[in-house]
Amino acid sequence: MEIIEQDKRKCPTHLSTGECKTRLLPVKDALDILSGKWKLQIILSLTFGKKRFKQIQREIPGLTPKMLSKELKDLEMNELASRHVYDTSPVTVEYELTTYGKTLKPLIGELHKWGSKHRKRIIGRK
Amino acid sequence: MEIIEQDKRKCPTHLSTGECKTRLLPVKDALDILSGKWKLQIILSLTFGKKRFKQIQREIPGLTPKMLSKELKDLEMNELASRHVYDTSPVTVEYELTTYGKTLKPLIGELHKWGSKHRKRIIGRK
DNA sequence: TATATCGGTATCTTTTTGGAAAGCGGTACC
DNA sequence: GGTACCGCTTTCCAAAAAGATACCGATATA
Repeated sequence: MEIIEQDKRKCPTHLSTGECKTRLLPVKDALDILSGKWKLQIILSLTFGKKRFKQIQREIPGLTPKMLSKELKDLEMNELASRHVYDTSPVTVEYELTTYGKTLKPLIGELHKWGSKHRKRIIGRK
Repeated sequence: MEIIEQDKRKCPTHLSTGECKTRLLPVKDALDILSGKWKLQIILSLTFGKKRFKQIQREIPGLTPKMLSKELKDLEMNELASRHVYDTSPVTVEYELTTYGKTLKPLIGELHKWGSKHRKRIIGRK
């Protein structure tokens, strides 16, 4: 999921390498951040404020600690969420969206708009 | 990949079922249409005009007929692309984005905008 | 007759992704 | 001493996505 890895993606031959990089890769970057089984729900959960690890897990049924841990690390690596450890007992760990992470909101909003129309169109057609 | 299947997705408990449906599912619908290894490249290829099957395949190195066939069917099912068969020999089959399919462009544009900034941010930080 | 093209399909294998279960160090509570 | 909670990690496994390869009927070309 690292951005460097993604540079290995091949480009269509009808696009010059440079064109492909600038046209395709950024879109894939954005998609990678949002797609996957849990990412969206975790981000959505964090838009309602700081959350502790177990708290997120409880809010999202079926989410295992392994997956949550992995997704939160992804979010951290991409500077979209931050992790704060408090020296209590038992230890308290809080996650929250960074200011930067909140810039995802309008993007998700656009996906939502398109997706809603699509949903109506496809469901309405049967 | 069918929209009906997606209704089986579970909702976070802190959202009522209705809220979850209207908040989350449409976003997932949009993401499903764009994510995957080849979708974006195929859509991009079609934004340059009608294309024949083999033509698309040649433009996108590594793309097997099985995957191309599957993705084109997906696009058709979602009314994003149309398929035209011409009675020539050998048979000619052309695919093109529908008018509706072209509504994806601004959405992809938004993903591109966010992704470009992200790319600069993450690459620039090393 | 042999070979190639088009638009695929069918079968099998590999890779990627996600899930289930257990466990760990630290603390707290009974 | 036993059990429970927090925030994870580890290991092993199943399901899903994608790749490799071969093949098909119809037609054209050498």
